Amino acid sequence: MTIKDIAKLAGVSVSTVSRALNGHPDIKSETKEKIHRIIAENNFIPNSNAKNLKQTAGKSILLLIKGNSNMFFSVISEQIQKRIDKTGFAVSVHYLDEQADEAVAAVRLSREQKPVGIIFLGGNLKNLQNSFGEITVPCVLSTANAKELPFANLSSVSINDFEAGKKAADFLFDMGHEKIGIISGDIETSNPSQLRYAGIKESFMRHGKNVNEIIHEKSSYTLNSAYEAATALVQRNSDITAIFAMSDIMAMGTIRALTDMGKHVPEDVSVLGFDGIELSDYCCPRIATIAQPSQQIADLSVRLIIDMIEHNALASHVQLKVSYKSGESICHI
Amino acid sequence: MTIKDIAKLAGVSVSTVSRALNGHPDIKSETKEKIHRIIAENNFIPNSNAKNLKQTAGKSILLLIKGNSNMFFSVISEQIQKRIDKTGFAVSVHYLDEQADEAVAAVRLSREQKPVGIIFLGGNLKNLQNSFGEITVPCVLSTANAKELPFANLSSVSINDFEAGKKAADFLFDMGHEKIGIISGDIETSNPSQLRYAGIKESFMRHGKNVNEIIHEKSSYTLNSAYEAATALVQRNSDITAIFAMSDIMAMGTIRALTDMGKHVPEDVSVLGFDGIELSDYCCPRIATIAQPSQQIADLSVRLIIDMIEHNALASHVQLKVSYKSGESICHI
DNA sequence: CTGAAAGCGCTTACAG
DNA sequence: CTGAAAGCGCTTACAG
Repeated sequence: MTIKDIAKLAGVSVSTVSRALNGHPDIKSETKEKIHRIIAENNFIPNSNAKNLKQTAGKSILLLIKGNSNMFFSVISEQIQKRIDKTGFAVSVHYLDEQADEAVAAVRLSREQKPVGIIFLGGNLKNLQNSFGEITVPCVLSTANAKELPFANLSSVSINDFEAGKKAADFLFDMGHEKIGIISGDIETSNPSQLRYAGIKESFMRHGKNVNEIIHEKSSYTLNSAYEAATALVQRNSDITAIFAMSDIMAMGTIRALTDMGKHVPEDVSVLGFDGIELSDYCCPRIATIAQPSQQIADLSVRLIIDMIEHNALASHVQLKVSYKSGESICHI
Repeated sequence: MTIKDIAKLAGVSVSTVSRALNGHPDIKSETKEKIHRIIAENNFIPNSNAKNLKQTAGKSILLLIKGNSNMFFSVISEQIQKRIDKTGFAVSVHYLDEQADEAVAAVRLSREQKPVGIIFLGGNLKNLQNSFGEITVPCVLSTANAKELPFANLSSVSINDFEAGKKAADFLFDMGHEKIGIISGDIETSNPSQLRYAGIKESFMRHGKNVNEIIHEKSSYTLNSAYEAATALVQRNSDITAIFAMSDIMAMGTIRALTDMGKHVPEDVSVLGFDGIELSDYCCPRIATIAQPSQQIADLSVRLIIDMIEHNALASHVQLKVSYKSGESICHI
């Protein structure tokens, strides 16, 4: 069943069916209703390949999400979709692998779907650097800062990862901890991890510590990787009294590792997480964490892209503040 | 940049470029290499709208995943993709909302992408009942039993939810518990929840209990809904000694609720989960659970669909057994 | 092994 | 307000 069949059934031309389908203004409401009735009766769904192939400009905003099991992204993505819905634009959501090149994917989808804008939820600055150039529609990078990238159509919304890392370490020092361990992401490849680590260093320096002696273990952003990293870290440094993990998931793995080593959290070792996902509130103990303002990130991402699409607003780069969210995994020393 | 530009650059016709692109056999390897070189040099990516529109049959298997924050599905989906990769077919993954109609989505995608087969990860029998008829390629429903559905091209792989529910309750009775509470999914709308609950009833009957008095609270498959359900359940039945939650996520919410009410798990109340997701192993206490054989589900789903695609195998309906996975959230009374 | 031509199912000026 | 015709970027018989 194609638009042609519908046209025949309705006794009109395909052009008219197309008009009805796309809410074109100049069509008699009578005709329009009849066509819609026939479409409904036949459960007709237009072929989006043909539509996209021909259409010079679509009406939807692309949402590219990197990593489909990232709980922090799920929350933001949901919020972004709700907010876009309210603007009247359609949303087209695509999940990419953690390792995928989001810029290459964006170029392809851009040509195929002709979106009016793209929001990247998560993204690697290097990938964008390499391939973003071909994209001409307004875009927003959520969760990383694109200020240094030379693209006039790319805004960004992110937290200040340097300040956030510094805040985390400062907080643990303020609680009286001196022997602090860090479970970090891969500092070589992950931009936020790198910045947070730099912030941690800054805090250590200001507290009179030797930066080269920071107790630190690298981990991927998963439960079992963090579990192993924490185990190794504590085995080598049994006098540690606090650990900062760069995500709540890592913090959860860390707490389980500590528990398995006979250490009580927080009495023996305090644990501080990062992100502020819902899950951290259901752990035992509840995880104290540096919370990202996910609502604000979603809100601003949508606002920026709409401003660019509708009012030709210039690209801008917003950095948001994190906040400390208390929990049961931390105590004074 | 289109196939036409590539043709011009290579000094051949578009037909020849298309042949190179699709690994067609009758093309001089020299020509083929030249075309591929030019494609690579120009970062050319063919437009899949045009490809899908024209192509009479694609080469990929569609994987439709219902619910994008379902941790149990993530694991299976990953496995399915790996296994399909090995067969040489391509995979096209699509995430659907929990509330979306997967059958309608499948009909649309079927027409647009012309897949050789479809795997449904999660799905509602009613939706399939209503709209699956239009689909003609081999399909597998993973995670629910399609035996009663009248479709010759639809296989299914699922656990025996009735037996699983019975096993869960039996297990708690065997541990000496008499006052057992149930945190269930919505029995009206969720097929597995309904079957598991029927199994629980069977177990209660066999243990001489009055089935109408089963202590039972409905919940959605989320942390906070389970938290509330467990709180209500315990408030009304403070003498309860064990709770069976129909998912590990629900079990986690339940444990947190119990803890907040001053009950120790498992000393005061034992908690049994369901699914066997990785997360349950990182909770404190580790959650004892009825584990679904996710590897087997993935394995069989792919094997069944390949058999149907390549050897015209008839549809079959496999039911797998669950297994008990021990944890720290359960003890004898 | 290669090319010219038709056509997939839509949208979009253009004409009326 | 409506229709006829061109064309989006590919694939696929058909012919050579």
